[in-house]
Amino acid sequence: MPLDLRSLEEKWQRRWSEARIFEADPDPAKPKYYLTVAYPYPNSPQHIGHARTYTLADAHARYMRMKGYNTLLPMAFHYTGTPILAMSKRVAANDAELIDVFVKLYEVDERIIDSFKDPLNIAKYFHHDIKLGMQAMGFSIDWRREFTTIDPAYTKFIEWQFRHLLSAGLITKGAHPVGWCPSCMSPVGQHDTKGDLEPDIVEFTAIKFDMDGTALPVATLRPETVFGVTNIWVNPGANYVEVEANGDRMIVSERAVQKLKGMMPQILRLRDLAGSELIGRHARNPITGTLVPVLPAEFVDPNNATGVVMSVPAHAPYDLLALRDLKANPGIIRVYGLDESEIAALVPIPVVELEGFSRVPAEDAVKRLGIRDQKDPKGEIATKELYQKEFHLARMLPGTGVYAGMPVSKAKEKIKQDLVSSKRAFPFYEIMNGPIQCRCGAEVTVNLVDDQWFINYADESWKETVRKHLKNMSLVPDDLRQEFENVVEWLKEKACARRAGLGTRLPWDSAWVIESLSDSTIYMAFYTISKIINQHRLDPSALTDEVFDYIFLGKGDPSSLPIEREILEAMRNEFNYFYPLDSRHSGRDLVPNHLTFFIFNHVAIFPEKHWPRQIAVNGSVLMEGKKMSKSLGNIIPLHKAIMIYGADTLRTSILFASELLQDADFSDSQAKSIRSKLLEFYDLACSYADAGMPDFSSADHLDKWIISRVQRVVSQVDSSMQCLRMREAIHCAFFILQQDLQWYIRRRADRCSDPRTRSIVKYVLRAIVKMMAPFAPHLCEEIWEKFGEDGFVSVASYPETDQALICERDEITEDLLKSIICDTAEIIKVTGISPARICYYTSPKWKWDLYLKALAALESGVDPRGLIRELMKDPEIRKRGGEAAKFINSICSCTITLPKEDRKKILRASGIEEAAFIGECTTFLSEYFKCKVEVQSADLPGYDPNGKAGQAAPLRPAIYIEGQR
RNA sequence: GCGGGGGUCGCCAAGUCAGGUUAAAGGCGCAAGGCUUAGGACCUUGUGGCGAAGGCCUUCGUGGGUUCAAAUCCCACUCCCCGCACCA
Repeated sequence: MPLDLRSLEEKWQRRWSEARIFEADPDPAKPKYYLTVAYPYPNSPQHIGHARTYTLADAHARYMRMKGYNTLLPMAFHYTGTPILAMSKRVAANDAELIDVFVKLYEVDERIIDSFKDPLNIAKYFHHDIKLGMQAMGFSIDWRREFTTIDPAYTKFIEWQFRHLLSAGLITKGAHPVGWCPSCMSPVGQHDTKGDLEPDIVEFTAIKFDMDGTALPVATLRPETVFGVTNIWVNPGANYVEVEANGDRMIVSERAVQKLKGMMPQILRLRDLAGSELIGRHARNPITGTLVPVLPAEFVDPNNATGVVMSVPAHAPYDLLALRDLKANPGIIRVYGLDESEIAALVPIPVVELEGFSRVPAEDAVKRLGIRDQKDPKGEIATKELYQKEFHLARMLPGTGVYAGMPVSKAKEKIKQDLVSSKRAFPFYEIMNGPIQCRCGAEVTVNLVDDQWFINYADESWKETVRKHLKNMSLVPDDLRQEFENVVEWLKEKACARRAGLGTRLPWDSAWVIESLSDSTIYMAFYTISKIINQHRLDPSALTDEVFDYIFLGKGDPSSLPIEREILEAMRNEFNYFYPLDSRHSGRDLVPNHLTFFIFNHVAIFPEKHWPRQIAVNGSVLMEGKKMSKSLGNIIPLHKAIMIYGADTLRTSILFASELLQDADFSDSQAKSIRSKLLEFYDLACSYADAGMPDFSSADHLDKWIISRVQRVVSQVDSSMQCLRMREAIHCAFFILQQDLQWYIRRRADRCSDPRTRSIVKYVLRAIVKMMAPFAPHLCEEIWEKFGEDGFVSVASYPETDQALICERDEITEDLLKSIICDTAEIIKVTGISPARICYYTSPKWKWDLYLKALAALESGVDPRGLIRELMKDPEIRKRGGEAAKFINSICSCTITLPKEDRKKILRASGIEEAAFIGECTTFLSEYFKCKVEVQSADLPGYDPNGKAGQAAPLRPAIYIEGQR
C-alpha cells in the first residue's frame, strides 16, 4: 500500500504544534539564532515562487536548530499598500476580469466575493490562505508572534520609528511628480492602469521666451542648447491657448493646458488661438537676450509637452531640416508674410563641441544618414544618436558664459537649475509611454505633488554609516556585494507616504499614509515583543514612544512607563536576547529597495550592536523553463501543488532545482522523480529499522570504507548548509551518499542479512535522515520514529564528522576496485570478448617507489616541467634504461593531473598492497564479470601470455582478458 | 543610458573567484539488461565521435592571448535576462 504522504505530513505538523518545538523563548543557556523572511502581501494566494524563499529560510532555520541554536523564525502579514485597495474598488465596480481571476485562478468561493468590496476582507482571506499554506509546507514558524501591519500595536511601532527618523533629520518634504487620474483624483501606479502600464514620467524644461509680455514656454530635454536658439517652432495647424498660470501669461497647445493643471495650482484659460496666429512674431531668449522669430514646422507635435519648441539647428537634426525645408519653400514664407531675408540669415549657432564632428554636428548626422526632410522617420534616429553622443562626450563652447568648458552632462543640470530657480523656466512633466488610461477610463496625467514626504536616503553621513556596516555584513551569496554597494550609492529621496491605502498615518501629518516599503524596514524587532503583546493583549495606547525607547534602546526610566514592570522587562529581555537579526531572507528583487532600506533604517534607529548580521538572497522560480505569469496560466497555487506533490517533495524539489541566486526551474517530471526517490528512501529505511547499533571495532575494509564516506559527506554537507548551498547539500546527502550505500549493499550481496552489515547500513541511513530533515522533515520524522529514536528529528543534533573514522587507505583501495572494474568493462566492450578468464598484474615495487617519489617531488613544490629531470636523477632508475624512461613519462602526466588531496592521501598511505587487496575482491570480480579472475604481481608474473604485465602501474594494474569474441 | 546577472555535451544544472580530481558531477529524458503476469516503481549499464585492450580525437557563446596545462586567467566581440523607485 502506498504511503499516504499528506496524512503523514499532517500528523507530524500536528505533533510539532502540540509539542511546541518551534516556539522559541529567550534561554540564556543556549546560543540563539534569529532569522526572518519578508512577510507576504495578502492580495493573492501564494504560489511555488513564494515557496522558494520561505522553504529556504525554513531549511536554514531547521539546520540551525539541529546545530544546537535556540532558533526563532517568526511570520507576519503585510497589509500595507494600495493594490488591495485597487482590487476592492474593482470588485465594487463589478470588474468581470478580476472576478474571473478570483473564481477561476484563485478558486475563491463565489459567494464571498461580494465581501471583497471591503479591502480588509481581501487581506484577511488571503492572509488565512497563505498561513494555511505555510503550515501545510511544514515551516517551523513560531506563530505566537504573528501580526499584521495594520494592527494598532504595529501602527504605534511605526509611528515611533518615523518620529525617530524625523528628529534625526532624515525626513524631508518636497515636490514630486506622480502619475495621476484626474477623475479618481488619486495617484495611479501600475496596478491602477489599463494593461498594467507603469507611467514613464520624463521631465522637460519649459523655458519661457517672452513675447510682448506673454511667455512662449518652449519644452526641451536639452536646456543647455538654449544658447543656440535661432527661432521658435509652432505647428501652424494646431490649436493653442493663452492661459494665466501663477500670475504668468503664456501660450501653450490645447492639449498642454490639461497637463499644466496637474503641475500648477491656478490655471486660467484666457483665449484660444490658432498656431498660425503666432507665426512671424518674435520672442526673446531669456538667457542670451536675442530676439528670435516664431516659425511654422509640421514636425511639432501639439500633443507632446507644451507644443512649443525651440530651434537649435546646430545640434538638433529636426530643427536643421525644418529650417532647410522652410528656406526652400518660398510659398510658405509668403503665406505667413514672413521676412524672407531674416529667414535666409538664420544659420546654426554651435553650442557644444563634439570630437569627430564638425562645428554643426546635426549637419553631419543628417548627411551620414541621408535624411531628406523633416518628414523622414530617420530623423528620430539621428536625434537619439546625437543626443547620446553630445550628452556623454561633448563640452560647452566658449560662447556659453559661466558654463563654457563644462561637460554637457553637467551643464545640462546646472542650466536647468539656474533657469528654474530664476523663474525663467519651469519643469514640465510628460508621460512618455502615453496615452495611458486609468482603470476608470480617464487618461492619466502627471500631477506635481508639492508637499510630498521623503525619507532622505541621499543623506551623505547616513550613507557612510551604511557603507561601513555593509562591509561587516555577511551577504549570501557574496556575489551580491557589488550590487548592494551600488544601490547605496544611487539611492535618493524615497517618497515614503501616499494619500490612500492601508497602513499607518504619518504621526505628524495624518493626511498621509506611510507606504509599504517604508513601514517594513525594522519590523524584525517587533517580532521579539509581539509575542508578549499578543499574550497579554496589551492596550496599544500603552505602547508610547517612551515604552519603545526603553525596550529597543534602553533609554528612560522604566518605572515611569504605562506598562507593568514585569511585562516591560520581559519585552526588553526578548529583544536583547534575539537581536540583532542573524539572517534576513528574501528574493533578489528586493535588493534595490527593501533590503537596502532595511540596512539604512537599522543603522538609523538602533545602536550598532543591534545592526543586522546577514542577508541571504535567492533567485526566482520558473515553471518548466518559463516565467510564471497569469497570461501563460502556469502559476500553480501552493495549496494545489502540495496536494499534487506533497510538502516534502515540493520543498526538496524547489531547493534542489538550482543553487541560491539562479532562477530555479520547477518541472513536473523532476518533482515526481524526487517524490519517488523520497518514497524509495523511506522503504529502504523501513527495511533496516530494526537493525542494531553498529560496532566500529569489528569493521572490515568495506565497513570502514562506507563509514569513512559518511564522514566525508557529513563534513561536505555541513559546510554547504552553512553557506546555504542547499542544492549541493541535497546532492551530497541524498544522492551521492545513497549511491555509496547502494555500492556497499551490492558489495555485501552475500552477507546482506548479516546483523553487522545491517547495523552499518542503518548507521548510514541515520546520517542521511538527519541531513535530509531540514528538507523533507515529515518523512524524516516518520523514519526517525520507526528507527526507535526518542523525540523529534527536527530537534535532534546535526551529524558531526568523526576524524578518527576517516580511513584513507580504504578509500584508495575501494576507488582502485572501481577503476579496475571500469577499465575491464571498457576492454570487454571494445574488444567484444566474452571473458572466460581475467588476469590482473599489479605494479612492481620499483614503479611504486618511483610513483611515490614523483608525488613527493610535486608536493615539495617541484615544477611539473622539471619533474622528469628530477626523477631521472635517481641512479637506480637510470640503470633500468628505456623501460624506466617510458614509465616516467606516463607517470609524470598522471601524477601532475592528480588532485592535490589525492596526492597527499596516497603519500600518507605510502603504498598499497594491491595484490592482496584485489585478491580479496576476486570473488566479487568474478561474480561481476561472470568468469574466472586471478591476480599476480608484475614483479614475477606466472602466467602472462600476451606480456601485459609490463603495463602495470601503481593503482593501475595491467589487465589481460581471455575469452571468445 | 546606468547598473546587475547569464550563455557548459537533448533538457535542467554544478564547476569559473583559489588553472591540473574535467569528456566535464548530479537530476530529467532516452536506450539496453535485471525484476515483474503486465504496467509503474526500483536496480545495473550506456547516452560527443572513433576504436579488436583500458586509448585517441573534438567540445564549455565567438575570436585571439598567457601557460607544461584553460570551461576556469587576460583582451576583444556577440547574444539573452532582470532592476532603475514611490510600487508590492
